[in-house]
Amino acid sequence: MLKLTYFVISLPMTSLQLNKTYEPQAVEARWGQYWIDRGYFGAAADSTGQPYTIVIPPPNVTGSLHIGHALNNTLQDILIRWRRMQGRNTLWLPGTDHAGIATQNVIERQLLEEGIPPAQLGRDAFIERVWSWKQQAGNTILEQLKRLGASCDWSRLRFTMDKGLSEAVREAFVRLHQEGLIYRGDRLINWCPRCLTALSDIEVEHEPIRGTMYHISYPLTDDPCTSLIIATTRPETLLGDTAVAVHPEDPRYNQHIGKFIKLPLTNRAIPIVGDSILVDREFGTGAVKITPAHDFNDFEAGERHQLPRIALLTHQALVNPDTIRDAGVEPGVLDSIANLPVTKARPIIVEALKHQGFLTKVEDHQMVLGKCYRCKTVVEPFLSPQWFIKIQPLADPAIAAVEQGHIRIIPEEWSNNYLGWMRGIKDWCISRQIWWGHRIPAWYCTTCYPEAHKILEGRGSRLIPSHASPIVSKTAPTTCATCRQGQFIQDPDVLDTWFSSALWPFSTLGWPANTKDLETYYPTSTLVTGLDILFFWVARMIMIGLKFTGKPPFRDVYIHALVRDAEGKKMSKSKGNVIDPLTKMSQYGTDALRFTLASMASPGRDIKLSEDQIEGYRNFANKIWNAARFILMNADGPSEICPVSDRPFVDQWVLSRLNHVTNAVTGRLEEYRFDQAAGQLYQYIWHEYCDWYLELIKPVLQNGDSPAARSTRATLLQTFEHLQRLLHPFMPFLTEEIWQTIPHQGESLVRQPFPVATQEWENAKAEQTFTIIEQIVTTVRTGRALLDYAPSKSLTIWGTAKDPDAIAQLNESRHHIAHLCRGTVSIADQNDWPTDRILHLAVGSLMIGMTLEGEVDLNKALARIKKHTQTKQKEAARLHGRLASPNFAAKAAPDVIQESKERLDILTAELSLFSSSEQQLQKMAF
RNA sequence: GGGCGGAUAGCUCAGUUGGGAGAGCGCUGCCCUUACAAGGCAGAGGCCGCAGGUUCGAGCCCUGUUCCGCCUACCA
Repeated sequence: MLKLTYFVISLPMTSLQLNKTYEPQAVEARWGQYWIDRGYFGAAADSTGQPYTIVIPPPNVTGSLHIGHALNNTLQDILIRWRRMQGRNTLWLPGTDHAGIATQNVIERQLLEEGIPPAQLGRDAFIERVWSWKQQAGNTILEQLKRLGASCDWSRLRFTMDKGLSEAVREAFVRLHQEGLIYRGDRLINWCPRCLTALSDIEVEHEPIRGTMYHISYPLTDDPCTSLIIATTRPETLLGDTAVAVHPEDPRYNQHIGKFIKLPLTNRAIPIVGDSILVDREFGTGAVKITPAHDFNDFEAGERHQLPRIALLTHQALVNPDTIRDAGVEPGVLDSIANLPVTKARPIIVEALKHQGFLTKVEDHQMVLGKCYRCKTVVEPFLSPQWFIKIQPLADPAIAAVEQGHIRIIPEEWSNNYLGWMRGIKDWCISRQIWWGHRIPAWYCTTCYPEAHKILEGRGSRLIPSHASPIVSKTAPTTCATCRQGQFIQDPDVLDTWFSSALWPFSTLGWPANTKDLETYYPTSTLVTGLDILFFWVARMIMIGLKFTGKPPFRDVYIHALVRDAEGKKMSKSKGNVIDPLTKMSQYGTDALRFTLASMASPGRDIKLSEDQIEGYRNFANKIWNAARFILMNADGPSEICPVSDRPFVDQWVLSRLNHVTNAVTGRLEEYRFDQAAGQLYQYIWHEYCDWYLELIKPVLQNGDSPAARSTRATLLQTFEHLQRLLHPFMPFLTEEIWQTIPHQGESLVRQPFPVATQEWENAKAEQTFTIIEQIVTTVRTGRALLDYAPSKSLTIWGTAKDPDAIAQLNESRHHIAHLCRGTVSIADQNDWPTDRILHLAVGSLMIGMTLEGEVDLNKALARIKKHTQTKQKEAARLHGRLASPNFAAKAAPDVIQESKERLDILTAELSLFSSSEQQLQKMAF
């Protein structure tokens, strides 16, 4: 007994109506707040379902949403909404970053505009000022994220400087210090003379410039007639040279190792050393000056040879008269350059060298210059006491985690990038001489280190000698263990912003406390980020996460492309090439922008965004909108869900295809192929569902309450509801609006189950029959077009086939063909076809003819047919050649051979029909 | 200097293990066919950067090369 389940869907009473044109603003305003008010995005650690966690890459608290954020957060939202619908216990944790130097610069600029030098304001007042600015501007980006539809659990909003996270930072610092992984030392660091702070290696941008190479002669002390010629791009640093290096195996120079040379413009003699690491015999003259206080290589060479360091410049990159006097610089030279900026001192030194006959050659030289990533000022290597993290012990497990697959980087190509960087990693300079940030939890006893008194509040850490050993503690100490006194000054430096960011995946979940949240949601599932912060952030989260939790902070790292402008340049305000996502959202709708970004998120490739594309997807949204209107107009009637096998073939076909798309979308999302998932939806909804299904069922629906109409009405609503769920992660606002309007069960689409494929919807036969309809209809339409035969004019289609199954399929679909072709269909033996005014067309193994009424343009048709014939003949010839080749027969796979044969058969049949059409047309023409 | 990626239709790009060159936008023609003109139907347009190689067969694999982009780097 066949069990039939019948039930009638009734339309709900709804106040919602769909206007003729899709107006996104109204729709977005309605649902964005609705979702939040009802708490649909809230996560609870005790919920059922396998946890799925994403922590947001926290945007700068005072920032504004740019297109990169839009992409980044759209992708995260797609993942989270999808997983939420799948029934996972989802948490998307939102938050903002205090962004040390960036924010400090913003406030400093504001103050300068008001005519207040920041130094005059003082540290505490300055910080207060930043907090009040945060109060005022900090919500901007959060509101913008909400507008984008970001389904974060907004009740869990965190900030890198809030109480809990600040505590986590101090905890992490103290623990690392206890283990000897944080140290303070005199090192050469990248120094920005404008920001007056240290920068980490990756905060320095390199820019190629055309510089000058100066060749300078250094005479030997015991043989002034012999000189070593050294080449340098920074002649002024010669005043701080403490040795000259040559390669120990260089026969030109190695006899001089151990001798001394007289340093030009000074009264100093400096040694010649052999150093195979520093010196490349092939480059320049083969002799290198060593200036340990002003060059990173020289610093290391200085360590190897125990050379003194002479710092020539102040922290503002001015020539320091005190130190160069001590370095024995000739009084005349000294006076001429004292207190000058380094760039002004250089030509004076060059002139002096030239005057005294030391300058032997000047030539152009391509070189790179390091600049501050924030303010673009030329960075100076600067010798000062700073805090560092000893990175090697942290890097090794972080390398292993990726190598062993505990962390998956997607696309995989970036793994090598990551591993390469991690293997060559150097100690991380974490101290910054600014005010805004987490202040380093280290205190100096003013009794033990009277120098500490001299600290200029705020930016004076370089005045505290590196041998001073501070008390590192989560809270201010009360008594000095050495002298029993109780006067302390806290280290004025703050931590690199990325230090707190490195803790983000677990500090936001309550660490160091062992919370239920931490237990449930950590390690997080997926980190979605751009390549630009792979080293800044991702690598450090992995190192620090492994260190403190013993677990990798996330399972997958999905790295998306950078959004660039039409010329492929990085978008930036200064270049004026930004596409503002908020403007586009207002113009085309948030869903259109989201869908555009998802569609373009191909892996490994930068996105060049153009406005036309957004418009195209706006049209897609409008298409769906109008499909919804059509469905609502036609849903108003009796409908019955019956077993798939009992439904009309068009319903079987559309369900079979929907099944396929459902599988495909899910599969593509599993692989993070947002572009392909979006493409599947676009193609199916527009070009199968709307173009074919809705057109095919129009006559069926008009047929009142016939069984076919009832079933189709039910199928229509069923599939369309299914599609809204499938599309929801990509276009949340539009789908919610539509879903709320069509028959549905539940409060919101947000919490509906994500569709899964149904085996019984699979129907190969229906798909095959559809293909026949599609081909015939397209062929007849093409026939109409090439004859300039108006669509309104009627015609008769004649069809036959050798295969009885094909005839049966033709018969089954004749009404659909008649409807879509606007004509009548006759199935008859070819002998019974009329001989006059008939155009023969080929559709695979079917033979089709169309008879027309009235006048037609035959010449055009003849030309077109000739062209088609040529194309087909070419293809047939190629296939024929391939099949005739003995090598092909011997080596190609059997199915490939079979396919080629079948295709050639079809081509041959088509060609014969073409030739018959051509003859017919010629007959008609005369 | 090292590494990575790209070069396919006028534009922006897709092309999964090698077997009939695709999409969107733009363009041309026809059509307001009662969901949609932000639409429908049909169409034009491509030595897949260049040169070799492997293969019965290459947009796809290999080598070389040109141009563009990105990352990285201590060549004084």
